[in-house]
Parts: sequence; structure tokens; C-alpha cells
Amino acid sequence: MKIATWNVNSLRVRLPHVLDWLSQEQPDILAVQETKTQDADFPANVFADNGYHALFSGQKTYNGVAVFSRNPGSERLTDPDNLDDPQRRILAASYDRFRIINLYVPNGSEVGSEKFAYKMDWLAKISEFIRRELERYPHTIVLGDFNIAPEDADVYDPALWRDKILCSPSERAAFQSLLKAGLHDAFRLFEQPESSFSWWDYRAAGFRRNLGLRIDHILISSALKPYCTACRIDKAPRKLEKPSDHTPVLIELDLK
DNA sequence: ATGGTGGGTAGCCCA
Repeated sequence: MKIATWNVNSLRVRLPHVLDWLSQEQPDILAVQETKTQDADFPANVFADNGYHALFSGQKTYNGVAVFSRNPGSERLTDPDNLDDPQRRILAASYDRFRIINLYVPNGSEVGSEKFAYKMDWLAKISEFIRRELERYPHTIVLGDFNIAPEDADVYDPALWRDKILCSPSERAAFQSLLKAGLHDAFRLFEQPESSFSWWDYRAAGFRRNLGLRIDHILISSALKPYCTACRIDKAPRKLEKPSDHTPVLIELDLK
């Protein structure tokens, strides 16, 4: 079983890349972020034609999340009880053997800014929500664009990024607090190449020079951890013409 | 040199 996450930075623009990737990789689940597509315009029929069910929670211009899956999902949730937020950043749903929680964590702009305060508040509330979900659904995968590089090893130049947005101690503490709820960073369960990143700035030829950060993650619950057999970053889509600035991260689960 | 590029959308916001 293959499960992936990808910030596509506009589903409309990236539709050919997403369809090609689904056809090549044949994942069971693909969670995407930054669809920038309101629900009325979501191209669900295109995915149905390609053998994928789609759940989505979108808005105009900004944000938006969706989950594509071979089998239909159920118990869709977009608005946790403790989070009153018009921004479409979360989509949870249950599949045959596990629950998926797809997150588009706020970027936060700059440490200390109003958007940073929103990010930290959002993270605290989502962390509490995830704690409750884990109690109800022990087999859970939390994945998405976390907009947090958890460790210096996840940053091309840790000195340059020290205390900066995506790398600040409070963001990293929020990430650790998520793990403490009973989740594991699948990427770090396996040996990985050095300088592995999931996002590269469009500016300053970031990808060509591998000036990236690992901010897209797949966290698996303790109950699922024994069944996770691999986790990797697929850099191929980032090499295409007009790519997203993020590239897919995926895990393999051997649930027997 | 607080730059640079890209998406959505119509003069900017957001990443």
C-alpha cells in the first residue's frame, strides 16, 4: 500500500503533473495541499476517469486540500470542534485500514508576525484535535505540508535559517508536541540520503542548487509504525516544466 | 541590493 503527500500549488495548473504521477506511481492515497480550487470547480470527474475517488475542501485563491484514493473514503471531517477557521487547511477521512488527516499548516510569514501567531494558535488547536482523533482511530496517518523543518538536517543552510520562519524553536516544539501525541516521522524511520528536501524556493534557482527544506511530512501512529516499510521523497516531479515548488513524499505500508 | 519567481487574479496578496 502506497500513501503520498504533495503540495501542488494550484491543482488547475498542476493537473497534468498530478494525473501523470498517479498513473506512474499508482498510490492508494494521494493527499494534496494548496489546490486553490473551490469545491464547485473541483475536477472530481477527471480523477474518477482515472480510477480515483476524491474528497476535497477548497476555497477561492488560497489554501484548499484534497485526498485522492483508490477506495472511497468515509467520515469526512474539515472543521474540528475546537477550530473556528474559514481557511480550508484540513481534511480527515477514514479508509479501509486507517484514518488520514491531511494538513496544510499555515506558512507563518515571519516569526513574530500576526500570521505567525495564527500559525502557532492553529498548530496548538490541531495538536489537541489530533490527540482526540488518535484515541478514536489508533491507525492514523497525519500528512501534508507542515511548513516546519523539524531538525537542522532538514535545512540546506541551518545557520542562515536559524530562528527563521519554518525553523524557529517554537515551530519545532509544536512539531515535537505532535509527535508526542503518538506519531512518528516516517522519513526518519529509514536511512536517507543527506540533504533530502521536499520544497525548494522558485527563486534563485533553489532546486538546481538543492537549496531546500524538508517541510512536507508523513507521520504514522504507533499502531501503524510496525507496518511501515519505506519512506522516500520523489524528486522527479520537481524537475518537470512548470513544477510545483514542492515534490511528493510517500510511504509504503505492508498491512498484509 | 530585504532582492528573486510563481499562482490567482485584476491591483495586489500569498508563498
